[in-house]
Amino acid sequence: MAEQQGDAETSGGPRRGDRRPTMTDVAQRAGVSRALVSLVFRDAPGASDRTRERVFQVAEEIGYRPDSAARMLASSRSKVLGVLLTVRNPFHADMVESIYPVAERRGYEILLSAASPSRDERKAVDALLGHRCAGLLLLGPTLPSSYLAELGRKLPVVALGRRFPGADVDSVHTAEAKGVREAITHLVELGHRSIAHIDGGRGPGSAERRRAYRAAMRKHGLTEYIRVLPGDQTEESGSAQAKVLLAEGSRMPTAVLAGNDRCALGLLDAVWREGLQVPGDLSVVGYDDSHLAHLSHIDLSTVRQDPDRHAALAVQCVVDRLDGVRDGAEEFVLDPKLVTRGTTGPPRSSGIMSA
Amino acid sequence: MAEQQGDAETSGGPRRGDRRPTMTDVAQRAGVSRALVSLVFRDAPGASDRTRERVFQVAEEIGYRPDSAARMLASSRSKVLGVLLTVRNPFHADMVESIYPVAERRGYEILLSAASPSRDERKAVDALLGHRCAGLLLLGPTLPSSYLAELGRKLPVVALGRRFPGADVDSVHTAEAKGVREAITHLVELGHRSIAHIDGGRGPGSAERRRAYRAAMRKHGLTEYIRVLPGDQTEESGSAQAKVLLAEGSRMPTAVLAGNDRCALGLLDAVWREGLQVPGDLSVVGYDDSHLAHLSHIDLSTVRQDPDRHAALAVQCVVDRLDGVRDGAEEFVLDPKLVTRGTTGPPRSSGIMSA
DNA sequence: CTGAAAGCGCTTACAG
DNA sequence: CTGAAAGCGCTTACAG
Repeated sequence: MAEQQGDAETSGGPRRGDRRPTMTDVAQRAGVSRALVSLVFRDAPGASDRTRERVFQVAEEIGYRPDSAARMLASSRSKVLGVLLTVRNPFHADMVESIYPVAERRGYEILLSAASPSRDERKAVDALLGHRCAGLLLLGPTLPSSYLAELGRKLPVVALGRRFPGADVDSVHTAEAKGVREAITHLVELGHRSIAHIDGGRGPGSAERRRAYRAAMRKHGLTEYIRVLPGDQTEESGSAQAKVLLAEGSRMPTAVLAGNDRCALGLLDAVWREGLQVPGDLSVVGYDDSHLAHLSHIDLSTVRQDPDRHAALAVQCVVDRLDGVRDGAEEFVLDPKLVTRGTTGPPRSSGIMSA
Repeated sequence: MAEQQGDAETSGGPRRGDRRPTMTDVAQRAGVSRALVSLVFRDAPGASDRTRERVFQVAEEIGYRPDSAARMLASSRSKVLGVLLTVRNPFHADMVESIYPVAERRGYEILLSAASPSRDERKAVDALLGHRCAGLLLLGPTLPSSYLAELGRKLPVVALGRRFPGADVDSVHTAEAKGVREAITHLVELGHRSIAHIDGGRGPGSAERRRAYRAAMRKHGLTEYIRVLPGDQTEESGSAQAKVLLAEGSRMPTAVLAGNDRCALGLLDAVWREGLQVPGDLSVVGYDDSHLAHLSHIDLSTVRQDPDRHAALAVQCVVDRLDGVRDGAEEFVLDPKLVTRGTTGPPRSSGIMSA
């Protein structure tokens, strides 16, 4: 994966301003046929190791790089996977980082298309389709499932972080209920009883987390403490709810399960800023374990959704579909894992003392 | 920009599983020639408004979308701009959001390629080149300038947020010195004298900001207070330096100019967490004004680099080059703007009282 | 391994 | 506006 980052000097290099070299140039210079060069670059059998090496060497010399456009056009199968992401979502960033190496190992290129407040997901998907993606990885899509179903009929599609029971598309997500259950149990064992949940609204996994929160609270006999605060998986909703909670003084919950890490971060910032101690005055649990949660100064207890495993499964998922290995839609459910860090501890008011 | 997000029902739609419709399909069904369809989709003159409409309508009906690969291959000019970004950088996210609409208005598509710890910038650029991008927008690249120069010889390249004096490529960045000067002046006017700077290391703009910090401090007669702490434009470096500063107790600076917003956020979190008041105990200024700085609970005073203007200039820059309007490399310097929010105020120890 | 050929879905220029 | 044709840089199958 690591590339030569340092060597500034490039030996000669391609002639300036010229047309970019084609397969024909490589073939001529290497003294082989075009078909052979094609074969070498597709990593297909039929060339000796010596020849293979020479072809690569010549290609390097003249700066040849296969033209994706021509490749796509010529081959019925496009070896390109499209990824839809929300550009501001740190967990999506983690996912993208994980997807690249996996896809490469499977011989696929990745095309990224970002959704944002001013560019909706449909538009982002359209761009991907225009570029002939063979399959689509949708990160936490909020698209209507009828649209997804329609997409799924055109090409292999896998949704990450969200299930689409109706639409016949694959999905990879974690067992939300399990993650939430572990988080609540962890807090209860620390001595918390008043545990609130900031809801993720229409965000991926939110409905499941909300349900699981209620169920877990009931299971622990804490029905009377059930409290779901509105939110939407953004920092803003975390800080907004912090204001609500802070205004309650001593009646404030002693712990909060946030809808995701972003929400937890907003909550933490607002709470820290008011001079409260975490976890002394308030314990906070996130969801995702995005790279921000690891940061030493955040040190967020959270439910880990492993991006590497998500990526590996999702890529395999669409590749298998493309290879015709599998047919019906499948749901891959990954085990989440509670990661306890510095934002959870016994409540100050409890009999349990921290070590 | 806003699309139909709600309407789930799609009227009939393309036949399931079939090959995707081509220009020929549209031409047949609309009863016109292929050439005419091509012309309509390229928005070229030569078709009546009525025909234009019918073509679009038929295209919509059968779900036709021009094939980018074929388009690129056929036309010498590929209407695609490649964007290199670092996927974890929130300011890059802002930039990407701004780039999409501008590019679209100019008739260009955007291809995103992400660099990350495990995928270096060269690799990300290579992917872009393989997809035949007509021009490249590099967000805060840390590539060696010799490599950039080489790239610049192959296609129009513009670097955002960083100058490359040696390499003959365009750049768009802010007048770092001016931004830093304004920030320091603001702090001095509030009564601060001991103002430290957390350096951005090799990051874009860092060298300029460091120099400007030193100059501004000298200008205000605060030479003895000059203090540059090592860093690298990440949250981690902000929180790491917070630890260093917090250990100094009363000898701690009263204000810090962070290398960028991410660094400022790390610093803020660490400082809040220790129960210190911002700005009472410490004033903090960031750099970038990324979307995170706006968040109500962060409310960071920072030097704004307008992403919309960066995007507009950068896109125009490469488009002009592609159109042959301009030739030599140019440097576009934007005016930064200090945005004072809640993280700056008079130091507690000063005679000046806050209102 | 070579060599010749067809084709992917467009753009482009041209005669009508 | 139409219609026929060449070409973009590859892949793919085939005879040798």
